[in-house]
Amino acid sequence: MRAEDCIFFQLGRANRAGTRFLNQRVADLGITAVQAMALLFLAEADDVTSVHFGKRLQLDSATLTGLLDRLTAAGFVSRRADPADRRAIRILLTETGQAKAKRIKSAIADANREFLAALTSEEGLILKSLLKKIR
Amino acid sequence: MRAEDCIFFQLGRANRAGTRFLNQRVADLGITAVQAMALLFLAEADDVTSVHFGKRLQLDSATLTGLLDRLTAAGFVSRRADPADRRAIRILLTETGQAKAKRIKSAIADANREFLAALTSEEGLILKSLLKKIR
DNA sequence: GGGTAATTGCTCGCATACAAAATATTGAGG
DNA sequence: CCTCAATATTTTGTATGCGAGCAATTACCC
Repeated sequence: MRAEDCIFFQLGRANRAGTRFLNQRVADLGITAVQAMALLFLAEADDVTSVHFGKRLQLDSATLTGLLDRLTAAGFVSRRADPADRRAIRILLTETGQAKAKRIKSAIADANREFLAALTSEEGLILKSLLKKIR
Repeated sequence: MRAEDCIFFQLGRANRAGTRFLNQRVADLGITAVQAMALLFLAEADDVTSVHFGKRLQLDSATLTGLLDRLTAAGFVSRRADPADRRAIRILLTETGQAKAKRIKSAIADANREFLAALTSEEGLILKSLLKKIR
């Protein structure tokens, strides 16, 4: 089997290309691609537990700690104690974060369109459904 | 646009799932998923310049330095001076690396098959061709 | 030939990403 | 009430991944 035909290599290469692309598009907003995705999630579902957040983003809890640290330091997010479970934290967008999320939303929508410009809209849907199957 | 429908998120999630899967499969060989891919490449095309290697793997030169450091320290790879260009280095598999590459080859082939088990073989080909289009 | 631009590989700094261990808290069973 | 396994988060250590900047070398142009 040739390395170029390996699904792991192809996924990695496509993901790096996508991350580079999105990073450029949100750089002027002062955030990274991963941070943009995280804020997009929070714009949809605010005040979630860290566990829920991690499951949705499919990120390790250790990775999440660092990500939340950076988003908190930037003033976009705040950690709040969960009144029902003192082990847990709840994650909220600050006002700054909410304003930023709006601009991120349109930036991501634009980036999506342009990144998939090489595909027909039908191919784009097929790609997304296949990616969903193997996650 | 919902975050789950964002191509960047889907690529990242699928890539993380693939990396986790392959990491588990090659852990008993004492290497990581990325290192396995790198050795698979070298098993096909040995004695290449660092630039050529990086272009094939689609990796930054800074990333490559660290990767080669670890593979060299593990005894799988050696750096050699290029006689024609004193700026360049050539990368070679050691004997240990060649033996390891054989076992990696079959491990990766197995992992490929199993990771794509949720798809039909036709769907697998479609996925690979679409991923190639957007890289 | 000489000067300048481009290339190569490196280091540094930062941001993911995860395994394993540490810490704190919860909840179920005795 | 007490114990203990399970859960939630953080810490620690290692491995990618890239941008920026560097020194050495090479290529190119006049």
